[in-house]
Amino acid sequence: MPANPAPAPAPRGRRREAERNDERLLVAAHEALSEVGWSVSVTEIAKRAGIGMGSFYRRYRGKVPLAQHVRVVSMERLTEAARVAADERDGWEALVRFMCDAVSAPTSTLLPLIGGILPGTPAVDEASARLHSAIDKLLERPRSEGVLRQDVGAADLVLLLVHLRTRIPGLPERIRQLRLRYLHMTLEGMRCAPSSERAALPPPCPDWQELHLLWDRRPDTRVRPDEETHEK
Amino acid sequence: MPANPAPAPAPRGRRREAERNDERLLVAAHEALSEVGWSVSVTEIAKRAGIGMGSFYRRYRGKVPLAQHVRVVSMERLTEAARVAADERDGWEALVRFMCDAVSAPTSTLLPLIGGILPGTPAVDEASARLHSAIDKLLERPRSEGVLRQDVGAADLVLLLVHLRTRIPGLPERIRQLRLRYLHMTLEGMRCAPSSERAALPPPCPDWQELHLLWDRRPDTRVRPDEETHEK
Amino acid sequence: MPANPAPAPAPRGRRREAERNDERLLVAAHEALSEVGWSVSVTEIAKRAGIGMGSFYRRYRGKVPLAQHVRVVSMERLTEAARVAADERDGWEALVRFMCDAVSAPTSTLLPLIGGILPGTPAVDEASARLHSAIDKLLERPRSEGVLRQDVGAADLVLLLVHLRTRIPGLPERIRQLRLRYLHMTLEGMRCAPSSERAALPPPCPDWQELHLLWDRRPDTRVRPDEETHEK
Amino acid sequence: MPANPAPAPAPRGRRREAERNDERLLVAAHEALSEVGWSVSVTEIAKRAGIGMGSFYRRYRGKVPLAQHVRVVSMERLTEAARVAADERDGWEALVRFMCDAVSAPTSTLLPLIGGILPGTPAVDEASARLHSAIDKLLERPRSEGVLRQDVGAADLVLLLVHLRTRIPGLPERIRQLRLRYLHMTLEGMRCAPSSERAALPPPCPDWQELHLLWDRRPDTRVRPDEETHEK
DNA sequence: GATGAATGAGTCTTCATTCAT
DNA sequence: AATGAATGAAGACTCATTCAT
Repeated sequence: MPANPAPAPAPRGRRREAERNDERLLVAAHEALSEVGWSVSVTEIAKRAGIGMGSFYRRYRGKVPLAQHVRVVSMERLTEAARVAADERDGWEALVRFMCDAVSAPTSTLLPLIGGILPGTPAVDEASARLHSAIDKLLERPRSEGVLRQDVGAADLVLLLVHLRTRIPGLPERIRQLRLRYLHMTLEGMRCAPSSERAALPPPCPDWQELHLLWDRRPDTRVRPDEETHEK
Repeated sequence: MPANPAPAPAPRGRRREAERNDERLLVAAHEALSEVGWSVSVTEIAKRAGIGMGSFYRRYRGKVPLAQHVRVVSMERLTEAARVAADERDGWEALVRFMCDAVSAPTSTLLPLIGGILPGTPAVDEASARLHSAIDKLLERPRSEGVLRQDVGAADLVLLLVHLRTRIPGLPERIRQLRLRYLHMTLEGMRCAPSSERAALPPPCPDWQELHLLWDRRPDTRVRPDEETHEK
Repeated sequence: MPANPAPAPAPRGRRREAERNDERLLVAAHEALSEVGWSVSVTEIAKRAGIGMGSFYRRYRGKVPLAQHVRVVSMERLTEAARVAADERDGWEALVRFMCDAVSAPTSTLLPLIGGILPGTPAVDEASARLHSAIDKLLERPRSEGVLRQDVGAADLVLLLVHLRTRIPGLPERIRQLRLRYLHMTLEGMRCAPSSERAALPPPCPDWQELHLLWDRRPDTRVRPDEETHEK
Repeated sequence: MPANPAPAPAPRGRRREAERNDERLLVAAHEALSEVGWSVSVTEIAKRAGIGMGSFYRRYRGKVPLAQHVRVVSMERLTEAARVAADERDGWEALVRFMCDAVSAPTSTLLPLIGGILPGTPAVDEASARLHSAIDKLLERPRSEGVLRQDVGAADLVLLLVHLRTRIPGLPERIRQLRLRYLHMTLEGMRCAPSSERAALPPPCPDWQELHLLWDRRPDTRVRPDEETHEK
């Protein structure tokens, strides 16, 4: 196997169109789910993506698999954001930057709105694990530097994002502003103020496993008991 | 027969049953909307309340009017909670107690999930105004005592509640715990730490009017604005 | 059993109220069915009669039996009208008077709108037979006098009434006028005119605009004109 | 390849099926509304057309828009009939032929049954205007020839049709006969008869028994086979 | 005997999914 | 591989009928 050919030889024609459709579909789904919520119709998503219904069902087995995929991609983008933020000089600054990115970025949502509707899948679990370790790593520095409360964990950050990304109607820009406002308010509460004593936070910090228990649909909660909910 | 008869002679039979149903329906609707979201079916709500579809439609003209009523009642309960909390000795304690109540009480939700779906109504506006002034009054003491950041307003508290009451699946008790956890975290961020300096919060504090713009459906946002009975 | 008491000793109290309700219910049903058609709700009829649902179902087994009764009563009133009209001096005048009465009277409808919905019953058959013979008798004189076409029968008159009483929306008075107009037009066609003079048609000819007023639902006539999403 | 391809290349497959469905749906709706009245369920109409519920709602936004379309098409067919009839040699014959066509044709109904239920629409207004002028033109000749009463207008003809097309249950052929019978009767009344001879009325006079066959619902037609339909 | 709340089957409408071209 | 028409199960809502007081 001497010389490998150009790794991805710039796909042409049909292939190229297909890839473009993939991306457009993903973006459209993300937007639609974020704006409207789980109740957006598949038709609406397909229309936003500019493709026909048939093409949609060629790529995804249905609405649920699509949303699962969106969820995975969102987590991956968030993971990437955490890694990028880790390059900041200051440990606290890295944390702040990550959270600001996560709260502002239009395409890096956790789609908490869907929480409880979708069951967990292997792909979600893997993406989740990667996100977990990325955030954990992000927390190490500020924690060891003593600027972050010891009882704040990685799952706290995720849950916080879930709360902050609650769908609220309004102009996108204004909503972004408000999210940043409350993010900073909460970050203040997470910080170890050097001089002032802090009351202990009520219950134990959730761990990663519990997050899954919280936002994956439990088997007995299923809407349609025999519904197939696989990937793609 | 000297005294007057009991003014409201404790209704009996059907009448009594009707009243009980009223309450059960309200509670059921609140729960169902909180847990499942706007997409709960009316059938589901009626089932939870233990009444038939017809009885539901005897009391409310539809799903929307029901949700409006739930919204109003929720606000009124919240208003009442604010008044009760105001009796606390300490200003800060009063604020904390109110927020804890609001976040924990099973029946005092703002139902932010419905935000943007329902249009405003006179009754909502009035309940909203009452809630506003009750919270405003609650903020006076801690603000003048200097334990509350000056740039925190009444609308901030409401939006915070909206965020904290984001629908999250899980055991009710555990969810309550987590909400309290993040509530305290944020309250820490709202407090004026006497010694340490605070970074300014990003954007201006939202005022009450803006809240309505955020969570009432605007007329032009209607799904099908001018639907009439035209051709085809 | 020596002397029988006054045959109908002017019923009192409950009994009297019941009779009054009977009449009110009959009138209300007649009106409602005439105005709205078969689709009027039983609730609406009961409301117009000012009685509760229970009282309605005490008297009639349901909507269908009620309509049957209304139908029978209508036929009886029509039969009576035919007998009264027979007293006219002129045979042709008697016929005309009967038809005018039948077309105008608010309570003597054949309720053709219900035609085809209700099955026959013995009571209907009997009332029908009586009406038949009354009309037959009414036709004898003009027929023998040679002013009525020989090939016109009693059933023709009834079918004509059915056609003329087609439910048409509009002001009651205007509708009455139009019915008389077409009645006279048709009577002309039924007459054996030895000479050719013609009586003028009663009301002015409707113009095209009026047709729309008649059969288009006017915006302000909407069943629920301003239905919006209010409280309860 | 000199010539241009077939402008409308006779659509194939799904496209073709869709067109066929359009026509079938229109016919089915017409029939169902004529026979049953406004209360026919959409399900029934779809079933008659041999299509699913969804396909129905793909084409029309609901029952009302469908009926509006049917109404417009009916008027257009009627207009066309008036234009065709105008080619008759004799002015009176043209009028008679038009009315006979209008009363007999299975697809050219004014659907008076729907009158008052549907609001006007631009399309209805336009179709209406065209029908108006077509009938007006049809009346010119007989009126100027002095064989038509001067006080008969175009709207009279339409209202007459409305009356004559009153829904009456029975065998289609028999109903057609009866309609023609009363049409001719009325036409006699519309004619200026200088001499007094009269044409014989077409079909034999219906007898009393037949009336019942016409307007009583037949047992096998019952909506709910076991429905009790007794007196009181 | 009167009342009106409760019931649930039926109607209109939507939307996720399939399938023939 | 793309398209969009067809499908039918499910949801919101109505109304004839029953029943407990």
